[in-house]
Amino acid sequence: MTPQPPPTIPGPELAHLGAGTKAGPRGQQIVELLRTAIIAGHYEPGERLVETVLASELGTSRGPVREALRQLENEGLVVSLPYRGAVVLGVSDEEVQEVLIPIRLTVERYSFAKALGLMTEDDFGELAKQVWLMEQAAAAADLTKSVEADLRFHDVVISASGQTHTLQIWRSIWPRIRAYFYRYGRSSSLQQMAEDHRLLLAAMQTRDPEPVLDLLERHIAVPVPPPAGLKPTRGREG
Amino acid sequence: MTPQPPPTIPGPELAHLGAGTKAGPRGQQIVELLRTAIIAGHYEPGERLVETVLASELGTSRGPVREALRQLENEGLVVSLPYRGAVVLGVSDEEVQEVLIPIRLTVERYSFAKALGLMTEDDFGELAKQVWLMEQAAAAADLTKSVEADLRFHDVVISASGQTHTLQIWRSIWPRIRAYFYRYGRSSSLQQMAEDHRLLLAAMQTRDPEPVLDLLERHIAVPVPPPAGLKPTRGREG
DNA sequence: TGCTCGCGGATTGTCAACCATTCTGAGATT
DNA sequence: AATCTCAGAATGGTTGACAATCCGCGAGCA
Repeated sequence: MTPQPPPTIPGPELAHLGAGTKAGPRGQQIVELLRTAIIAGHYEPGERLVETVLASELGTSRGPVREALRQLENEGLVVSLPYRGAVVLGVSDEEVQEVLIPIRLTVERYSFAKALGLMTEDDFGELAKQVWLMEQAAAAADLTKSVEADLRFHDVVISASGQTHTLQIWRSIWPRIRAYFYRYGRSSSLQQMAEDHRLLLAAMQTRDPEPVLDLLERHIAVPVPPPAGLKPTRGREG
Repeated sequence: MTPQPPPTIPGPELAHLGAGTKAGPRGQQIVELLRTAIIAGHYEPGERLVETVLASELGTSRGPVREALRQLENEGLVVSLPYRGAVVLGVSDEEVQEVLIPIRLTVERYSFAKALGLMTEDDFGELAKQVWLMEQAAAAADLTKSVEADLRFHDVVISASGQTHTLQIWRSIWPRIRAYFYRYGRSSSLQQMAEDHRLLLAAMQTRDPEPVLDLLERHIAVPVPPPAGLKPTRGREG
């Protein structure tokens, strides 16, 4: 009842992240905020996320926070145990290589093949835009923007394929892969990554499946064996 | 404030389903209830699920219903559009064959291989129990119980593998596959299915990967091409 | 007739305060 | 030393209200 000032999103700890978010329901903004924070490593695996704390930090009520945590759980960034709350999750190198990447391959192979016959000039335009952004980001050595454009590129194609479940699965898979690569070294150079996508786009415009799938496969598969010295944390999973 | 009678779960329409559920938080019970209802075809693809309606039908508040709908969304049984609510989703035959089953194969191959070295005698006991239940159910031609035991069997193994993400992904995948097979004919006979698992269990007890993965692959892969006449609904997806 | 505009109803999203349920850990007891 | 008990902390659930958004429908206009 007290005339409250319009609760702005960012709180003490997370203020520096809440910049580009302003679209859609609160809960969704919180998801993006926390997802970014987790992927960027602001939270360590094993760290607890307490609803009431987050709620007050973010200036919202517990409702949206709960929703956000549920979604993060589906993205595998967090696990929540009944009556015990949410804990940040790690990804093992093995699971990424043996499960997540193969799944990504299955999903993207299917989507790209399917999308080839469906994409409009507009879609290609959007892809070109993302490639351009990627090149800009690469030139500026801006990792975050590179990854952002990369994400959008694939999201456009998979969306265009019009396969509901495939899209849903992809969206639940990629955050873990991102988190993994953020934590344990990068794959190839940003320049290489932009180049990959430029070639991919060019191939797609011919609408010929074979070269597209070929490029795709090489783009995704085992971006690089994990840095030999750095053993990803195992056992912090549960 | 008014001394309310303990709100029992089932409402008018769904009363006949709320039998075996009594464990855990309300929201979880609702998930199981709705999941069963959707898989069993009590809701048609395209049908809307309205929070307030469900809440009053189930004798709870909107909170748990929202949570349940979120989880069903992660299981791909429902899609929810902002400010528009949740609608029941269908699965296309193609997506099952080209995406969901390959993913299931990836997940289970990895899990079974991993679990072989980790399973205790107790775990094997649990598997044997499920096989037994499956045989009983097959003899009684009880589809529901067969599927239930099948599910548990795989869940035990994948849980035993101790791979968090793999388990999470599996749990988000199987409901769609189940829904698909419930809607468009069954694969093989219940007897065959029980037999498959008996052989699988026997092979696992030797702890030799090769025959296990071999059996597994044949058990999962393309349980049967979809019944020729019945074309699964496409386009009711979004 | 065909179009746009805007309104109202329906439904989700959020808030707030409260109680219930459950887990955990620290002492106290045996 | 092992077990029991209890208080604190956190999540799960409830209620009632309000805000934000989408949709369809009808009025007004060309």
